[in-house]
Amino acid sequence: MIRKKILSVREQIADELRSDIISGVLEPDTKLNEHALAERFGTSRGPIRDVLLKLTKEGLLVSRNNVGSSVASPLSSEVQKLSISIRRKIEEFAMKEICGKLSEEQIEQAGMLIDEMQLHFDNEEFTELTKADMAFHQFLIEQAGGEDLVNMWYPITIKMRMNYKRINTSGKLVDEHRDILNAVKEGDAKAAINAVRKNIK
Amino acid sequence: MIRKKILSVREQIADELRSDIISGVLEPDTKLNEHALAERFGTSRGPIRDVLLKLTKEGLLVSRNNVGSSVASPLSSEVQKLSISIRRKIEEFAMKEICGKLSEEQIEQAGMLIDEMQLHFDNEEFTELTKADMAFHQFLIEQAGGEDLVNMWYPITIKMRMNYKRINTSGKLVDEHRDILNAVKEGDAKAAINAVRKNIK
DNA sequence: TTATTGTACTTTGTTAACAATTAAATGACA
DNA sequence: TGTCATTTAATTGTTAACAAAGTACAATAA
Repeated sequence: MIRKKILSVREQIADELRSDIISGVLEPDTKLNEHALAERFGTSRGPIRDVLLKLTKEGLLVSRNNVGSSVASPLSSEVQKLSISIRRKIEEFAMKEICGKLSEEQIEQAGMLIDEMQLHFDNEEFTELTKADMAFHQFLIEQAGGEDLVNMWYPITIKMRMNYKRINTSGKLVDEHRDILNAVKEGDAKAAINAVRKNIK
Repeated sequence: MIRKKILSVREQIADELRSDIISGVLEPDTKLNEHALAERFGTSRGPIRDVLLKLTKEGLLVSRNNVGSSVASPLSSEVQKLSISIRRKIEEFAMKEICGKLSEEQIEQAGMLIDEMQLHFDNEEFTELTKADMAFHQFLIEQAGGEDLVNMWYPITIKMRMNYKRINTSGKLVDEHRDILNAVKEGDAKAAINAVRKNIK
């Protein structure tokens, strides 16, 4: 049985702010006021501060002591290129680790995440599509290297997303992910690595 | 004029806890009690929670909702190897960026960080030595790619340190860093990359 | 006009009390 | 004795008031 993960209040707030930043609703350099956010989400400032700290560590915000947090700028093209090559390295590593080693249930679960992508793509819900995209990759990475590998992969990947403002909405996107999962299922490491390389750009 | 950076209370607490974890004073799986930490550092639980959240994002702690934070385990040898190769990639990138492009003052500042390493090495203060080592690398990386590159580099590097329990105390260590800085100063990118490769292991 | 100092105001940092959740201890029952 | 339900204690999560720092602006002097 697969059930949706229960999210704490703080995780939900973080999710929503992340989406706002990635989607561009909140532009770079926008100042985030703790009191205003607390009112928006119906909490006190405590949980808000936790979220701001988290997002700062993820590179989505920039914080200065006694001044506050504001939305970070996208990566420079040089650092972006480096990020892509690092993300590829991590995901290729993951492919080598899990190829042919996932249980039926794990394959099925990954498949459902792709179905979710398909749904959001059809409905043109691009913010949700991005989240589902990342959820698929994160799932495989977690199977390969556990929490440590996810911790390494996540901030790099989420920050990269700031540079993709509503591009990458090609119809091939979902298929690319099916290719990855198929290769993993068949245990074809070479094909899996190739599929991942093609997907990450 | 170069002056020591002023640290907020929270940064100082984070520094001390980091050292305890890296040095092994706090062993993996040790549960950290917020109230106890607040008493130890003479603050309330608020700032402590901020620090725990930070260290969790750095991968040094593991947190569970409504349960608390405990010291994380070192990386598996596979993920550790991957981390090394990623760290090299980042630092080699940094060398290409800054080679021959640093001002006299920047070179001098980096040199002072090496002197600090030498001092701590001579006094056999290995925790401080590790901090100075990281400070040197971080300085160069910041010059090369700014805050974004540091954000990418830092959690990977600090987590790797959990696997080096008082090894790497060879006398060559300080010299290796002088080699790096010299190559950067001379603008010899190839030599700089080589020196960095030799140092990161 | 320009720079500087002082003041009012806004925002972040910290604290301590309270609420909610989890882990541990107790006791009933088979 | 061992298991399960219930109660108790300990710990984390949240809140709101207070303290401290920074910002903006106006008054003053050069």
